Amino acid sequence: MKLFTGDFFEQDTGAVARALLGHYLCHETTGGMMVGAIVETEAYLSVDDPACHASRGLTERNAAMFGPAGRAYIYLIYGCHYCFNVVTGPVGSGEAVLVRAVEPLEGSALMRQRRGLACSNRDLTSGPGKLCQAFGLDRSFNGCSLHEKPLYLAVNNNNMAYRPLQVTPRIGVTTASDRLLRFIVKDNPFLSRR
DNA sequence: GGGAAGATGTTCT
DNA sequence: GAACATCTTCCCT
Repeated sequence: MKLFTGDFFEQDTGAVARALLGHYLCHETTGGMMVGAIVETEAYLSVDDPACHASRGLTERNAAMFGPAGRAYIYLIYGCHYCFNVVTGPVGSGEAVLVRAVEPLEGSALMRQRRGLACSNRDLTSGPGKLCQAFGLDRSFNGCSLHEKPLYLAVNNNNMAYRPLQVTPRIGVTTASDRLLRFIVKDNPFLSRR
């Protein structure tokens, strides 16, 4: 499996969010391997984007966003759910791509066990909080590299199977909600929303 | 199948 | 003390 290199994530954040669709998120744990195909992302920009955590400057919480591209930014939202982001752009830019949903390809039994629910495959990873729980991601992965095991992003040579794409406003944000920064695989059944 | 509301804790004002 | 890049349960149809 071929991994993405550093320069890929240093591109424009919107371009990275779009380009990641159809590629793989992989996590090798002691319990087993988990792989999902990315079907939904959102871009969070540094300028003119009040919805981005980095828009109010560097804090202890968002420090990972200001670090090198290709690392994870993971935080707790609503007191009970984690969100997984990929840091993008040049160092210090404070931009990232939120991975909102993946299609489970390998390790779905393990994902269901981590979720602790008798849910369908569609409910395993169809949302940022669900996906983090299924993949076993928490704040201990904040700032860790996505270029190496156990957590990494890998190239799907057949990613064009995940087409066509569609662009929509972002979900759940209360500011800048008119900006088209959500990228999805059109009509994929594993999206967080239609 | 769909809408409403509560849970929950960290961060920032 | 309010806001928050959400999920689940409960009740309705």
